[in-house]
Amino acid sequence: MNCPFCRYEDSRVIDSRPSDEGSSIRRRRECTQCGSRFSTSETAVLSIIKRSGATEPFSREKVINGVRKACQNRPVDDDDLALLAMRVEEALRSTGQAEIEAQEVGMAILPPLRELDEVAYLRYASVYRNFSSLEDFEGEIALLRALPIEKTELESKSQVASPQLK
Amino acid sequence: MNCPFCRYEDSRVIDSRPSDEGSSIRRRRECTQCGSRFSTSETAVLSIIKRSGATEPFSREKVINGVRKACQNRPVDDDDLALLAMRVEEALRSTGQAEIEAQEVGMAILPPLRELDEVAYLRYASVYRNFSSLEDFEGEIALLRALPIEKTELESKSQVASPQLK
DNA sequence: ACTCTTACCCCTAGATATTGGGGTTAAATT
DNA sequence: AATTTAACCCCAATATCTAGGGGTAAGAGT
Repeated sequence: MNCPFCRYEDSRVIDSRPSDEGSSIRRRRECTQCGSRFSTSETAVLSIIKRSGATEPFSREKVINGVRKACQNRPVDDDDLALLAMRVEEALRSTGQAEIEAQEVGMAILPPLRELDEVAYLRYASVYRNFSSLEDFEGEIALLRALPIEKTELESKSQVASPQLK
Repeated sequence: MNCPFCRYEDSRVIDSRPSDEGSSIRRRRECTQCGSRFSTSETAVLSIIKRSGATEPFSREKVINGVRKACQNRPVDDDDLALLAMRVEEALRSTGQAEIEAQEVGMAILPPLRELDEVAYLRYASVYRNFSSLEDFEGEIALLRALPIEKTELESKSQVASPQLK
């Protein structure tokens, strides 16, 4: 592992701890050459399987781009989007799957988006779930009214998987 | 390391290779329990925590964009900015922190920017430190006159952390 | 003012990873 | 169509890491 300071190619591990409940390993390393120290994190690769069958690494950027359109003229800034994407990533990782269908990503976006902005949520859901009539909107609105904001689907699974996740 | 499939907490490394020219390590692991395999990647962490709580990887580009505005009409070219961003990254990495507040990035920019161009420095500081009056400028100017250019704060810490840094 | 949490620090023996070699396959590039 | 790249696969020796213990300090939350 390259030293971030002097670029020397060798470093040794000083300390090593599981983190995020074992979903990653955090190491403290020391450069063999210059003696400086730095931290690293080892995490499972998270690949998305597209409908075509092709896989690509999960990208927060792609999540953000997908959601941004639904947020036009809404009080949602880039930080909100970044935070949302982070939550989506956490939810997906917490399923434990190494590879995830693109559709699951769409599903994972819904709960945090609802918390962020219900208007954006409706727009997004209307596209993602193929609303075809006014009634579809009404139905979704009724659902939103009926269910208080709380964990659903993927997110509740993630609660099981990582109870302490806040 | 958790198995992404069955959640079992233990896995062993099957194969391990440096990648990205040594800036990361890719491992192939096998779950001790269910025998499934997955890949992981270990990389040096340098995350920036924004005020919103969102984190994103450190980006030299963002540093450059932030500083470029302050350098309008100043004799500062893209190479200078690239060098500055490199120094900022070094300064931040040399703190040994894995995660750094966005504000710290702003702080880390100040010393090398002063060395580069004091006018740009003043402009940048006036924004970054919220100058609200002419007196604020005068105060800063007085400080600049009083203190010769030399290591301050973060930069001096980095000297301690990585003595051999050339 | 305290508690919780997180990152940092240090130590050691036994368990595990690394890195050299040797390969295959699929996708991207020439 | 040939090449390159990146994952994937296998083996085996010993050098390295891990996980247990024990700490400190800073920051956030109560």
